[in-house]
Amino acid sequence: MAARRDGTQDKRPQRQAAPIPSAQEPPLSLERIIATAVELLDAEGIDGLKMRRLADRLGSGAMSLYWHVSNKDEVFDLALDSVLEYRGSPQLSESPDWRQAVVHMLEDWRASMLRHPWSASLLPRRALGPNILARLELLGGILSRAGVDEADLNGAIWSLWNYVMGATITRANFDLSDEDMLAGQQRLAHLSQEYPTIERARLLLDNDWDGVFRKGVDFLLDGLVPRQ
Amino acid sequence: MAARRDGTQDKRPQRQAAPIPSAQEPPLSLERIIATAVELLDAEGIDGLKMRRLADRLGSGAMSLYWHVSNKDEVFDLALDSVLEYRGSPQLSESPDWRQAVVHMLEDWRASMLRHPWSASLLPRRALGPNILARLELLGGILSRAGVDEADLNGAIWSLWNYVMGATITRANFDLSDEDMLAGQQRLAHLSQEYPTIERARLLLDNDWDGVFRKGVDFLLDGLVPRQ
DNA sequence: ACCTGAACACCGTTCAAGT
DNA sequence: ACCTGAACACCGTTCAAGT
Repeated sequence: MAARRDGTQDKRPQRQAAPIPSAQEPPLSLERIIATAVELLDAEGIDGLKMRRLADRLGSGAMSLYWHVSNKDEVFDLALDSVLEYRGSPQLSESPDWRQAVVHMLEDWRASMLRHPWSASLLPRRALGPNILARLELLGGILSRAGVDEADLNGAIWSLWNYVMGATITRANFDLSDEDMLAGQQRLAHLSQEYPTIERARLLLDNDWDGVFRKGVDFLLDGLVPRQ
Repeated sequence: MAARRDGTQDKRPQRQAAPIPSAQEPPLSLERIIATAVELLDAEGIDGLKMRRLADRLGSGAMSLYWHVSNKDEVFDLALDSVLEYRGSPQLSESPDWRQAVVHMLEDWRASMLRHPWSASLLPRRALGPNILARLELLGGILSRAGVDEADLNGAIWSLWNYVMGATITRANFDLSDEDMLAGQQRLAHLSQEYPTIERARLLLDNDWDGVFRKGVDFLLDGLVPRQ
């Protein structure tokens, strides 16, 4: 069973010195810390975020961070929420085409997480921040106006959440390790008498991720709010 | 934004000595190592698995593990796959009621992961082991016999995968931190003018996880294999 | 108010040795 | 073939101190 890099893109021992030795660094601030944390996470993955490394990028001492932030978990929480903001036009969200409004928000949500692949795996294990709560609120409002009963609203929201999260977490992780998928498929080929169906379908290789995502959302919406 | 225990149940500095000072330990073996790793993961969560701690439980020196296993990632891979075995009756899988067969496998899969809450978060980021591949093979076979086109088979499998994984990862993590959910809901209550819909629906508190899971699977299956 | 270096209590893993 | 302790190169974070 091949080890897999879980989210860490492997730049090897790329130990960089002070990032911009030229200009004077602006003073530390929560905003700079979070923005730089997102950059670092994008570049090095979830295991690449180290307090010392983050401080390096900011041109400060490692311990300076702890004045602005109480611990590393808080850096994660803030970086995560910062990436989940939704700038959707209110017109769209209130348009009579509720289905389009839902799909737009969900696809944007997924796209935001795929731009920052560490975020998807993180989201389910952290407390829900304001930006993701705003998305759920928006979703609840649209579904409610679309006719979903009060009693079914939680279930509807969570169904869609489940699908979005599963699709995005999977996609984000497979994405980072094509060579692993290839290895997996080759291992499968060796064992094609054991796994004939998925080997034939090349399950681990051929996949229209975007299309599958969209179809699944449609199926769920069909079930949650039957078309008349 | 409250920090959350991401999978680590907090037994504080509970530094235990040799586990059973009485009897002689059986010799180290890969099976014992994996079984004990699963126990440790169940008890302490994903961050609780330390090579030294695992060796403690096994009554061996920390470095002895490295003769049986090449590194910690391999322990994760093996523990993960060991938990995903499916013992489903072949009669069921080949029964004409394909829908029941699918639902049974998926519910069993989810239940297995919920019995070991660390496993769900781990599965999408590791290479796929033989037991999970066997489940996907079974799923592919059933759907194929149920009439799903060859061209749609990958999409069907991944849709269901997405839903199962999203539902289980979410459930497993929320499960571990009821107090966080309560805190979240109370924070929501404070901001109920900002999130009126989900606050009213008590999104973070009232939820029939099992029912939502089952309904979502049904909706997806309805879409993937329309009932005639 | 904001930043810092030294130090502590951990980790995973290498290595050179033991039996 | 199997196991071990010492040691290395890291981590997050505490603390006592600087400006």
